[in-house]
Amino acid sequence: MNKKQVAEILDEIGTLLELKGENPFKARAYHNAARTISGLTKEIDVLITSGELATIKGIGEALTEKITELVAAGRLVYYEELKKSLPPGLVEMLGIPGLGPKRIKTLHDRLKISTIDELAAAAKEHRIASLDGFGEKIQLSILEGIEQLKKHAEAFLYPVARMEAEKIIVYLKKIGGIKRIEVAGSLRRKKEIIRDIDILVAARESDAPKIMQAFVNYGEVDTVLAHGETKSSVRLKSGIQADVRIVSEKEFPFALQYFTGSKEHNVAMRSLAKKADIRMNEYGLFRGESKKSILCKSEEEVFEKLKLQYIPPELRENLGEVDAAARRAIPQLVEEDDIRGTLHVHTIYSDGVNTMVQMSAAAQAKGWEYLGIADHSVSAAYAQGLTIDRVKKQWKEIDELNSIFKKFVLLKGSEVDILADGSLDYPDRILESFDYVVVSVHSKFKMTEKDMTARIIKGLKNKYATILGHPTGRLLLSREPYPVNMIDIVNAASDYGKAIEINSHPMRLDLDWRLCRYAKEKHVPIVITPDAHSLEGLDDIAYGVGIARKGWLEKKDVANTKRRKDFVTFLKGFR
DNA sequence: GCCGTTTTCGGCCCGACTGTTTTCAGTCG
Repeated sequence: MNKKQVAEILDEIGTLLELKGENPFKARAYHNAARTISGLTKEIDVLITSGELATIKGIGEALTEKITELVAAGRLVYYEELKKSLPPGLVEMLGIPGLGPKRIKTLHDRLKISTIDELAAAAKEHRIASLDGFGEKIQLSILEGIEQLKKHAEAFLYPVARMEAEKIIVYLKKIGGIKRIEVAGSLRRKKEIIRDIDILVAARESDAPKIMQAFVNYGEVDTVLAHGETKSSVRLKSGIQADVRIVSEKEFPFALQYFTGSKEHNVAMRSLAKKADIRMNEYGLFRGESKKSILCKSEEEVFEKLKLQYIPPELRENLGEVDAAARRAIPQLVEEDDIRGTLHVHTIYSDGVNTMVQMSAAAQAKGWEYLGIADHSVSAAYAQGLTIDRVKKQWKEIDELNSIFKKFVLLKGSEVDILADGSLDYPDRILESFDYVVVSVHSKFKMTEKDMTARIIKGLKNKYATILGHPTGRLLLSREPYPVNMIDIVNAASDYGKAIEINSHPMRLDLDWRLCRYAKEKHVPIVITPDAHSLEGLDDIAYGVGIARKGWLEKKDVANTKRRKDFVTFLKGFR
C-alpha cells in the first residue's frame, strides 16, 4: 500500500466520522493526517520502518498504529468497521451543495435515506420540508443540487477559469467605484484544476450595492446562488461558479491574503498569528483585544507584520511554507522571464500544424535563444511518426536553418515512444545523432503498475534518453494517469542522470507539482516544455512555469533557464 | 485524535450567508 492509498483511506475515515456525528476535531485530525501524508517525499513503508512516522507533526500514537496496520496488513479493521456502519450513499450526498454532515445525518436518522435516489424521491414527495431545521427552500435546493451534481460534477482547467475570471474583471471595471480588483483563490495559487473563481474588490461601502447588482446581472450568469452586500456567488453559463467579495480599500491587503487561501494555509497562518497574540481575519490583524487593525498597505506588509518572509501565492498549500517563511527560507521561485528556450515542440513533420521556420520565428520573438524540435517517432503512426529517412531529411533542414540563424539555434530532438517492452522506437545508431531525446509512453496504457514502472525505467535507462516526457500520461479531467510508481521513476531518473519535463500543456501539467520538490531533492534537472503543436502552444510554457513555482523550483532547478551555450553543454553531458 | 515556553487536560480559525428561526444552526470557504 502506498502513500496515496493511505492518505485516501485516512481522508475517508475523517469524512465517515463527520457523518456519524463524532467529535469534529477527531475527524479533522484524520483529514490533516491524510494531507500531511500525501505531501511527504519519502514512501510510507520507509517511514514506518525507520520510526520517523511517529515524529511527524499531526501523527500521534493512534494514527501511527493505524497506519502501520494499514501498510503491514493491507487493511485496517477500524476503517472496515466504520465503513460497514454507514451506507455509501451518504458520502456521495456531501457533494450536494447545502448538505453537510449534520443534515445528511438527520435525513438518514429520521427518514432512513441512504442514497441520492432516495433523497430525490423524498424531496419530490415533500417529506423533507417538514423536518426540524429543514424547510421548503432547503428541500428545493436539494433537488436542484442533485441536478447540478449530475450536470456540473466536472471541474475546469486553469486556462478556462482564468479566461472567465478576466472577462468578469473587465466587465466589473466598467461599473465605476472599483478601487482595486484582483483574482484570489485557487486561480491565484495556480492550481491545475479550478472549481470556482474568487474575485476580490476594494470599494467604498456606498458603492458596494451597485457593484454587486452589476455582478449578478452580468450577461454570462446562469444562476444567482447568493446575493449579499459584501459577498455574492453565481453559476456562470459555462458551469463554473464565481464569487465576488467587496471590502474597503484599507481591508484589501488582508482580504487578498485571506481569500487566496488555501484554507489549510490560512489555518496555519492564523494559528501562528495567535501565538503572537494576534487575531487575523479578512479585515485585518488585531493585537490582543484591540478592535483596531494593525495598518498594512499591501499583502507583503501583512506577512512582514507577522515576522514572515513573503510567501508567493503558488506556495500557499500548507506544505511547510509558513515554517519556511518564519525561517526566511522561502526560495526565489523561477519566473517566466528566466526561460531562455525550450524543448519538445512538434512541427508539420509529425502532428504539429506549423513549420520549423514558423516555430523558430515565434520562439525568437519570445526572446528565446534555442528551440528543440521533437516530432514523434516511427511507431506513433496516429501522429505521422517519422521514418528514419524523414528524420534525416529534418536534420538536413535544421542544419540549413542553423546556418542562417544568429544568436539562436534549433536543436535536433525527437519524442521517442517507449514501447511496451521498454525499448525505444529508433535504433541506437539513430538516437545517438540527436541533440536530445524525449522518451514517452503513448500506447498500451493498461499495464500493471509494476510493469509500467519497469517499462518506463527501462526506456529512461537507455544511454541516449535525455528527458522523460509527460511521466504519468494523464489528461486532466479526461484521462486518468496510467498506473506508475512515480517515486521509483524519479529515483531512476536520479540514478541514471536523466531529466524530467514539466509538460506545460494545460491538460497535462505533468510532472505534477507535488513531486517537483522530490525531484529537486534528488537533483533531477527539470525542463519546462510546451509540447507545442502550434505557435500558440508555445505560450503554454507560462502554465508550466506556474507548476514549477508550485513545486518550489528555483531558476537553478530548471535547465532551460540556462543561456544557449550552457544549455547545449548541458545536453552534451547526456552523451 | 493531536498537542504543549499556558504540557497530560482542555482547546482545536473565523466570519458571511441562508434558511430556519425570534436568537440560531448548518454550510461554505
